[in-house]
Amino acid sequence: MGHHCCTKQKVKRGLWSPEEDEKLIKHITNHGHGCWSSVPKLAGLERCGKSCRLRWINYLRPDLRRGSFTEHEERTIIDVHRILGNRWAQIAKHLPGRTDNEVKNFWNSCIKKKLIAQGLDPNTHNLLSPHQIPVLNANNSKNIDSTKPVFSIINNTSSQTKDVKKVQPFRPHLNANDHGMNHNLYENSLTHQSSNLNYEDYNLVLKNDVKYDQSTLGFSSQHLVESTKMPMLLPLSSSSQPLDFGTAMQSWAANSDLGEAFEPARRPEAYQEMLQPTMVGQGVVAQGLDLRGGGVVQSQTNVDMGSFDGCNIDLEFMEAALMPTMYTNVGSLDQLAWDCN
DNA sequence: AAAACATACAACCGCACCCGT
DNA sequence: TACGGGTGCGGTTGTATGTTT
Repeated sequence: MGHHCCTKQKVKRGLWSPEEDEKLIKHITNHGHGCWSSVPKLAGLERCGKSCRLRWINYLRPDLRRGSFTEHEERTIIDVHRILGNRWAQIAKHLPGRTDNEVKNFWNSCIKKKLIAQGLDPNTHNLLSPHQIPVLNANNSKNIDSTKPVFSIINNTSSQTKDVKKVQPFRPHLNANDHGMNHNLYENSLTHQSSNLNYEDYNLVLKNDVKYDQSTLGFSSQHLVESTKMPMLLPLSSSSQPLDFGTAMQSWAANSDLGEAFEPARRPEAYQEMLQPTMVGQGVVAQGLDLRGGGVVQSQTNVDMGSFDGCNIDLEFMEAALMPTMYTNVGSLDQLAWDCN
């Protein structure tokens, strides 16, 4: 069955021969493609217009960049995919000379598997839940103590620790000093306070609860605070409505200049201030630096800490939102969002 | 050496959207 | 407004090639 546009004609399918390629190139070079449905006839091809278009766009176009993807391109794909999902055509626009088909194939054949092997859901870029994690090859697990949970939730009231995640550590393939940041690896346990958070709890979450283990190159929330831009660094909001944590995170991720590393060592006072949220009703006022402007935020975005209850806080989202700082090579997500609209 | 299996990628298919009639 | 042609896009399939057994 051919395409509806060419059912009337006898069309050839399957791989293109060099002769067919030559005919198509010659025709388009001399006359342009015009209306694709008329190309086969004019070019002397027994193909449908759709097939000609695809062949030209994906393979014959002179401005195509052939060859394997560079690490830089790979990072760009991951970055943009995180924001856009499977919008291959949009993603390909960020990679000059690459086609949507090429990007899609590369994703499916390579990147997807890498992310899964790293314990990340390739669709959401979040950590996979235990049942989603494939039986990882034994070779890869020798450095990993699978009996040790990577994540746990501490129930404040009972002080019991409930294991909720057991994932392979995420291992970004970047060099440690990419983008001027110290990209260590996720490996260490992240613990997170859950229900009945009060100010102290929240502070504890930020300051003390999560540990960074240099010896194992652990990557913890504390380190995230220091090396990237914690969701505390929210864009200024004119809204008096408290945002739920997820919304706040999204807002933060969409407005942060992710290409710039935060350096607490240079601004210790501001850094301290960043870690001092105050309560407003049920919300916590996010207070700290406006990294885009480089100044201390005077007004704040309310973060509804109620959404921490039952640990509905999306730690996965938080990590996903932070991830661009590891991979990013787009100037900012703002820019990206504009590019894609 | 050959069969089985895995991988990469080219190509196809169906759907949605746009635009002119 | 409805319809049909053209186009673009994302998912899926098919096939060539490489690797393992």
